[in-house]
Amino acid sequence: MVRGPFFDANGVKKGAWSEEEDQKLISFIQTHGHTNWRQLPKLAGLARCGKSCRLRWMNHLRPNLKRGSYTAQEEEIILKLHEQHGNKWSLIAEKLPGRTDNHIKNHWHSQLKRRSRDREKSSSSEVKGKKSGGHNNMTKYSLESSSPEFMETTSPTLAEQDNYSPSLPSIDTESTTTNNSPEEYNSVALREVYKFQEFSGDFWTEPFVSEDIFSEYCHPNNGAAVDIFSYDGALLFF
DNA sequence: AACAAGGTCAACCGCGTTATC
DNA sequence: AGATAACGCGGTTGACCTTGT
Repeated sequence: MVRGPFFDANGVKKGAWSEEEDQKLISFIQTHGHTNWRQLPKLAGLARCGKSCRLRWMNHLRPNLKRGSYTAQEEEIILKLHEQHGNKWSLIAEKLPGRTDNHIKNHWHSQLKRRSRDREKSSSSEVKGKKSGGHNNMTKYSLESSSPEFMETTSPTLAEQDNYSPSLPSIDTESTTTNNSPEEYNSVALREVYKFQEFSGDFWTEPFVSEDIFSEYCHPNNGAAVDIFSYDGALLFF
C-alpha cells in the first residue's frame, strides 16, 4: 500500500511502519506521553523523524480511532461541513470523533467529491430554500428558533453530563442569556449537545437533549433555519 | 487469465502558524 | 522584537487493491 521501508541520506527511516516500531511508539507514549515529538523518536529508540511518529500516532495508533467504512450519517456531515468550510479537514475531523483529518481527506477525494458535484448539479435545478429531506438515513431536523417539535424532556444524568470531552471549552451559562449573536448562540448550543457525545447506542434510545437547550441557545432572531444532525449521540448544528 | 484503469489509503513534503529563546 | 525551532495542516505521492474489458 505504501513504499517499503528505507533510510534517507541522514539515516532516518521512512516508508511503511513495522509492528515492532508501532509497539515501541505506543509503549513510549503510554508511559511518557508526547510532549515533544522532535525528541520522541530518539527517546523511544526509533529511527524515525518526529513528524513521522506524530503522523503514525495520530492517524493509526492512538486509541478510539474508528476503522472501516463511513456511515451515510458521517458522509452527510462531511459533505455539509465541507460545503461550509472547504478543505478544513482538521476542523471537519473535530466533528467526527474517531475519524482523522487524513482519513476524511482521502474519503473526500475518493468518493465524496464526486457526490458533492452531483448534488450541486441537481440542487441547482431544484427550488431553493428547502432545508430538510433527502439526507439518506441521517437523523436530521430543521428548526426555526426554538421549535416546539423538540419536546422530549428526559434529562441526562449527572454522570453523563460529566462525561463529555474535556477538550471542549467550558460553557459560561451566564453569558448565554443575553446579548449573544446568533453565531454565539448556535456555537454554545453545539458545545452543549457535545455533552451527549459519549452515548454509544441509538439516538432514540439515549437520553434526549432537553428542550431547554434549544429554547435557551437557539437565537430568537436567527432568521435562518438551523439544520441539526444527530451523530454518535451528539447533535450537530449547521 | 491477463491487462489496464481507477480507487484506496498510508505516508511524505512543504509551508504557515505558534512557541520559545 | 527578531530569529529559530517545533508543530500541525493540507496537498501530493506511490504502491497495493478492485473492477472492468
